[in-house]
Amino acid sequence: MPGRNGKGPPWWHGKFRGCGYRLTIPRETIIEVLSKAAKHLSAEEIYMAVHKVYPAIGLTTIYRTLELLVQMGLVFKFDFGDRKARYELAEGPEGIRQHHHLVCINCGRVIDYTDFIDEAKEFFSQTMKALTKKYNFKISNHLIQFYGLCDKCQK
Amino acid sequence: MPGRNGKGPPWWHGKFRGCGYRLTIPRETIIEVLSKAAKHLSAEEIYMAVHKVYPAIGLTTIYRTLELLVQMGLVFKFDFGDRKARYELAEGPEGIRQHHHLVCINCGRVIDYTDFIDEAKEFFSQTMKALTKKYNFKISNHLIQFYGLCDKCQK
DNA sequence: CTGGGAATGAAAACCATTACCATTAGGAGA
DNA sequence: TCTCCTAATGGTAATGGTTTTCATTCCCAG
Repeated sequence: MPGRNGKGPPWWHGKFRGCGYRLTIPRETIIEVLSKAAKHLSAEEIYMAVHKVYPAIGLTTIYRTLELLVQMGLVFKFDFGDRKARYELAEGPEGIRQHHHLVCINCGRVIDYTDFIDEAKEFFSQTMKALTKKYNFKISNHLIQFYGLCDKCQK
Repeated sequence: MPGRNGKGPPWWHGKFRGCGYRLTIPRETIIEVLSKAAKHLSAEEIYMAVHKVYPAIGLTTIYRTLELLVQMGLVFKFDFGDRKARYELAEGPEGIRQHHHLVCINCGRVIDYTDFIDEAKEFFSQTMKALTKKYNFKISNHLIQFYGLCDKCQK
């Protein structure tokens, strides 16, 4: 399987080609950075990380590429309420990852939460089907966030 | 029951008093506007609506009051990805309303969705309990949004 | 190898939201 | 009812993440 360990073209090349997009160093580097970062990054953070490897990068390109990736469904864009968007790779070669967050309304800390009990998952998917049918709405993605007080902020 | 049909002080007065906040015309008017608007409004829209009734209102006060109301849990703040926040009254005299949205990623249309099948609701609440326990996170609110293509944008 | 259009980057523009600060007014106590 | 203190207000300027503009670069099909 190509792209899993540095041999062969990365797995996303096909997607780019398929959409008629060019493969460029900036784009490759941005995806690289996102795939290495375990968590959601701001545009600024991505810019700085890419800049270390490719100093010629411009912030504009970061935004443009991220928008493109979001459009393609390769990246998820989040808003945690601090006026700057966060980005996170949506999938790896193994497919889409669920992505839910607990956001502390006091300190802004964000806890990633990926496990859902199976029954909940099941009923959730039923709900999505019902919505799709009732509103004739083709769901491609969803967002779940819980707000409250984290461990440290409860006291 | 006071506040349901123009007789007696509105139901939210108690909440304000309890928190030590003053009751002012701007605040009353803003809540009034929110309660009349069936759907989520932007700060600008709220400003214009309030302005019709109370021309002296300033945009600053709109933002400050909305922040206060969100803090108090009376209002929910949403982000649909168009760079401006939307606000929606969280509850009436009858209590908290569930609030979920279907957001069209093409035209930006937002469909309100308030019904959840009971089983899903049940498992969802179980999930919240599990999260609360696992991360010692005191959940006070949650957000669910579905993204996809609406009726008209599928074609 | 080469031409043409996609992609890029620097700088300026955008614009929703916040900060600042002098002025106003709610409402508890007299 | 009247007063005073302080919370609340509103106009204006500032903020800062994101987008636009435009001249330049460079990917890649032919």
